[in-house]
Amino acid sequence: MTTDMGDMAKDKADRTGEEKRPRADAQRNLDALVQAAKSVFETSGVDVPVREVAEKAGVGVGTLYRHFPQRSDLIVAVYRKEVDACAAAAAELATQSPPGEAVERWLERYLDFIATKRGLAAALHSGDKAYAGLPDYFRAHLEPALRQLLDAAQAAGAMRADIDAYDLLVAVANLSAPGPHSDPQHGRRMMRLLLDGLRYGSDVSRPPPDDR
Amino acid sequence: MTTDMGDMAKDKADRTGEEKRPRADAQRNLDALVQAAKSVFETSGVDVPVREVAEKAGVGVGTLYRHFPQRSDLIVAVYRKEVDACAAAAAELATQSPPGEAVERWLERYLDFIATKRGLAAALHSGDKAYAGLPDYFRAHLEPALRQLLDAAQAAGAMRADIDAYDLLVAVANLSAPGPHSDPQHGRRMMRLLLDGLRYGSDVSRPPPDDR
DNA sequence: GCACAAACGGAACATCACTCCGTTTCATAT
DNA sequence: ATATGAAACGGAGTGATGTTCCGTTTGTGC
Repeated sequence: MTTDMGDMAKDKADRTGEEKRPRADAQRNLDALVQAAKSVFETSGVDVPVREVAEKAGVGVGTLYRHFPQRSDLIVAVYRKEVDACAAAAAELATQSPPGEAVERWLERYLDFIATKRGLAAALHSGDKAYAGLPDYFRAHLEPALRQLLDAAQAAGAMRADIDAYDLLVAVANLSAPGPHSDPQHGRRMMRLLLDGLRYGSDVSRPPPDDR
Repeated sequence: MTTDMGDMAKDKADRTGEEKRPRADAQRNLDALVQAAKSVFETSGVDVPVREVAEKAGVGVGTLYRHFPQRSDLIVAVYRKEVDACAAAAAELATQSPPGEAVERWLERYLDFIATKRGLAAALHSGDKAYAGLPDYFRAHLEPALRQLLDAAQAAGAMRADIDAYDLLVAVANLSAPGPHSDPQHGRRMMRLLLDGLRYGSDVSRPPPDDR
């Protein structure tokens, strides 16, 4: 790519150590499968028959299994794609909102991600080895995304400086876990509470009292 | 029906509105199934084939389905039985340990329960209607159990008085949720931390700093 | 003992994850 | 343009698992 070629026409991405460019149809089908899986998982849960995913993507099950040898591979692919999207949203928000607001908006976005991933989270903690790498992926992508926003907010004086990005991610994820009550707004309220405590004006030596 | 009948020998539990006593073999098989399910779920997860449960219980699958028409019914039965056992442990601990210690011991017991129920928790939050009643069952049985211990501890001056039993249950359950790190001792450490803050002598206005 | 309702067990059926392989399509050299 | 081989495709087939059905066995009350 971009490198001239004449004779390097077949060189593709060899130099970079990447795999050869996949065939166009293969790439198209792979994208269609992930897209279809995301859509179907959202409406019918991750336990939906793979045939439905294949059908929605307009491919045969053989093709599906070629790209995703295990059902879990498909789930992982969708999860990673959504993590990527969530992380990417941070960069965009950083250019659209003032620093302090960007953090809050992104956390709402992140909360939505967590909420819709409840079904995946179930699979995730099922002990299946296939998902062992996801937590690292989660952290590797989302922590820098949030840190970037936090840094900007802190530099702008809009937010306390003693906040660890990863702690905040975990805290929000845990807070949004619906305990034995089923209020869908609970997570949001808890997070707002947390945010109130993070704003610069508040007493940094003491977490906000809970509102019980 | 159920009306008199010579002697009351067969009256059994009619008076209380309960169903007739089931046949002895039916009761035995039902117990065996729950016992087998508990055992098999612990070693192989809740997605284990029902045949295995039936086999371990020494009954046919037909019998299993007679007692538990849905797979979820079996899961629910195991869950409720364990909630009962956990709640019952409170009464026993209350007689065996001094009040303050009883609370701590019971919370450890409760934490074990939560930890082993991770697989169930996954199913629980899967949106399946079959589990809708479990949270209420959870609260109805465990909150009084803990409250009893807390009351005793507070009366003995061993613990702060401003603790809501249900909040504590939920907090411990959430704390023990393994975030994207997989340290099995994490939950216990977090709970210990929480307990330190609950003891009477500590500074009630500020939770203990986390030990990261 | 006897009768019969209740419970049992496992073969049979339905569904789904996953495999296999003959057919089709793409990318490249000529 | 066309030929050619590697790669990808699709869907019938296979095995495993959930669920039902029904002939057989067993417990209970007389």
